[in-house]
Amino acid sequence: MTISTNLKPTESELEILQILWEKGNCTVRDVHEILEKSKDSGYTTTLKLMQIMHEKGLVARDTSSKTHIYTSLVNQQKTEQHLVNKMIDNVFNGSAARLVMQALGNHTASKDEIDSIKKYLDELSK
Amino acid sequence: MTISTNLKPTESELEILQILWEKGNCTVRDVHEILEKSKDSGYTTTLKLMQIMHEKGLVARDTSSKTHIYTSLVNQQKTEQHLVNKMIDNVFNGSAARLVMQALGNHTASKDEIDSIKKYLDELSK
DNA sequence: ATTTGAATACGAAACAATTCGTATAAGCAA
DNA sequence: TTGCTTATACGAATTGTTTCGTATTCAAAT
Repeated sequence: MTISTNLKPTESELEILQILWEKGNCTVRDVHEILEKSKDSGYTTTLKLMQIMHEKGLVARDTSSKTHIYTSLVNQQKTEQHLVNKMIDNVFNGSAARLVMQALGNHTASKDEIDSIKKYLDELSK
Repeated sequence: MTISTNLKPTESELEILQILWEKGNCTVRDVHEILEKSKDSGYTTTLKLMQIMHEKGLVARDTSSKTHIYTSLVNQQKTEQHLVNKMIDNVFNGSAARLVMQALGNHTASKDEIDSIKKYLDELSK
């Protein structure tokens, strides 16, 4: 096992990371119960995924009791940033602005959201 | 072959679509010459990919002469929108605003970019 | 007509991601 | 202790993507 510099989790791995980011410490069953609300794969599938994530160094696990406890080892912020940057490069030819407009154009941000973005932009341009 | 409602092209397919979107009509060689600047796979790989994309209905091709001419069949705007929406849902828990801030936070948009986003937001909030 | 160069077709290997069946171990309750 | 339930381990099947080798076809030049 090598320490992960992997910021490109697979789709399934990302789903699991989301849960770990939100909940903190989880057993495989904890994760699986949330997962199965939105997809229908079996328990051992979730288990296997989390084992692989452990091999890759994406998560830590505490094996001191029979039921293992998993925690994310990768930083949420950094991972998100990496995914966004990749999308800006691959899909929007390097233009963050194009992505932003695309994001706001259809996904109908609320007025509050738009206001908070404006405030954010004012900060940025200082 | 079924008509494509596929808005989730693979990574390689997206690279090719980008080129087709920009250039319009292309031969396999046209596409391959651009691709090989940034990756090193062989000509027949590009050919095969474009053939598969044709089977999937992602591209049209004109086979009336020996050298086939390919064109994108999927809408750039819609594809981008789909990818962005997916990211908003999968990565940012449905918050477009979070994606936007993440996108602007690090990817250092220029002052011009920021201004044009502001203008865009003003339009939106009318 | 023959050769040559550039194109497509096709199958299959290589790789990666996901899924699950089955074996085995651990803890708990009777 | 014996059996039941719930874990993990592990291998392998399945599915999807990318890659390329080789065969074949076509057209233009000789």
